[in-house]
Amino acid sequence: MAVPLFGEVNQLGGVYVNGRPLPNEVRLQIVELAQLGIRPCQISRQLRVSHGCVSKILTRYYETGSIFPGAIGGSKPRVTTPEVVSYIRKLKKNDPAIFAWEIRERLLTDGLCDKHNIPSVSSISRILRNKPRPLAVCLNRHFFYGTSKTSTLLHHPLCLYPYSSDTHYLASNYSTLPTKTDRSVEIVSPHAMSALLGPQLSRSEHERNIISSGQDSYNKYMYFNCPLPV
DNA sequence: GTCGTTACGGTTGAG
DNA sequence: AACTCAACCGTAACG
Repeated sequence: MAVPLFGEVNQLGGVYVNGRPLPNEVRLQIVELAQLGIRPCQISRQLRVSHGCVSKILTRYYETGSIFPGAIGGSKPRVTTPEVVSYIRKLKKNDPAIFAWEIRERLLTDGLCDKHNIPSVSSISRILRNKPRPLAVCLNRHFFYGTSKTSTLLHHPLCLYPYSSDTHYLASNYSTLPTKTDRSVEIVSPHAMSALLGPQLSRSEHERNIISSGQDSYNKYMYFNCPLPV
């Protein structure tokens, strides 16, 4: 079982880090014990996790099917979704003289946005000013550096996330599908992801390509050597 | 004794 | 580059 390298001790003698999610291993244990029919109060005592926390994790699991914590930090979901951004660029390409406020009106009349999610004129201007970013950069690269900045990134076994601009990819030891509520991850369709990454490797192929492994205070990671897609 | 709920002090990260 | 602030965290305590 993963033991945090730092933290405080709760009334039950368990170690926790204030403000940070419990380790994924502990979250998984809570769910597994519950599935064996162990009562939440006993899980709480056995794993030395407060019953409020056990209750919350199990409730979340029953509602969403995920053992993972929610996305911490960041801002509200962007109104400038990839679809909206590409539409803005398309309008500008077709009519280079078009004004940002005209684009804004087109987004409404063409049905891409409504009054609740329409980007501001300044947002549209910024989009037109900025270069298009490669998809990979939108993914949360902080995952690799922080001591515990892991909670906002979810993983799918078939998805390897490009790391910076070098040739390394990473897969975590726990996997789940990214959800629409996970604001730190660009939602990518399987088709788009395979187009981005090229052919997926099998698990054993990945294992042969492990170049290093690491861990922070909670989780273990494995770094894979894969060719970058072009 | 059990467990749902919430105030609290804390961390995080996109904008 | 530093800052903001709304999202989330687990604990402790209440009922």
